[in-house]
Amino acid sequence: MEHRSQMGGNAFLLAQIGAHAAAAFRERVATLDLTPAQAGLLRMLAADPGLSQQAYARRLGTPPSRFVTMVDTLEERGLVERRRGEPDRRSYALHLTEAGTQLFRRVGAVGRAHEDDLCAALDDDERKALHEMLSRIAAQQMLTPGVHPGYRG
Amino acid sequence: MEHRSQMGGNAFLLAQIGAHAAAAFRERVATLDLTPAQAGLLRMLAADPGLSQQAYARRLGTPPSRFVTMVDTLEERGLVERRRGEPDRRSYALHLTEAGTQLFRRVGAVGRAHEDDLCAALDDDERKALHEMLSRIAAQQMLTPGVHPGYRG
DNA sequence: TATTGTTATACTCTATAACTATA
DNA sequence: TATAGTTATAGAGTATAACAATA
Repeated sequence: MEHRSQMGGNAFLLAQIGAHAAAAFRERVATLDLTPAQAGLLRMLAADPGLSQQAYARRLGTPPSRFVTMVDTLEERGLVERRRGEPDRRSYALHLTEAGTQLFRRVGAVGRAHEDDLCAALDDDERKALHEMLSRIAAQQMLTPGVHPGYRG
Repeated sequence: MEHRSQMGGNAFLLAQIGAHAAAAFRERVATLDLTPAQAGLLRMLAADPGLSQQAYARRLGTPPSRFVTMVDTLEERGLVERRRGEPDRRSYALHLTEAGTQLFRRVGAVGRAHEDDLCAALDDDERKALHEMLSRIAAQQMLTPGVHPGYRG
């Protein structure tokens, strides 16, 4: 009967540190005038461009109505481009503009700094060991790589 | 230049697993008709009873107006009792009732099941190693033990 | 006049559902 | 009639600020 199991268990620490990590990342990308959700969309567009809005919305788990306003904002800022679908003219294919590609590179730099700061208490071997354990937990808990609901806003 | 650093880094995994852990705990305590915030308050009252509402609200980081409605709900359910402050009759001292104490024990059982399920992919030594690393990260990032903003609702 | 607790109001965020245009 | 995208509306959750009682 360990008293600490209530408050200092791994589950609680993971939730606490996870919330902290998400909040810290939010502040960092805010310096680029982006929300975490917008940064995530830029990443998807960089990795897998040209799909329809609904395809991206499904991946992110956001309803279409919300996705539209996200794209609106990024399009107004000249980061994302809507191109009419070729055979099916109801849909739009989304692409990063040159400015969007450049901003995405800066998001990458922000992400690396974030990672490094969060793991400052661990040396290289420990970071690898942590990564291995977290990956196993994520796999066992059936979490999809690349998407987490903390990416909101 | 590791490609994976963007998506599968420790920071991202921690945020993803943390959000998952918080959501899973929310579902579990919902079986006791509690939100995570209410469960956290029961725990505070069990550990440190008799303080004023403002004292607890400050600890939880919630504004007083929100705290009042939380206490209202728990008081209506007979889990928490408000006693007029002794010298200063503006304040109320909060205490768990007998029913509140009993329900809090069930929260503890739920928490242990939650911990065990989340760590199912790790053996005992690994759980200890994980706990040690997470504790060091939390300390280095200056996180207060016992409070995380994911405890909302 | 300051402080504890309370109530009222306004604001943000999100999802549901109605709408339009193409098919 | 069905589907991609859009717009309008309503709901939940939250915080800010006004209020009442006691000090």
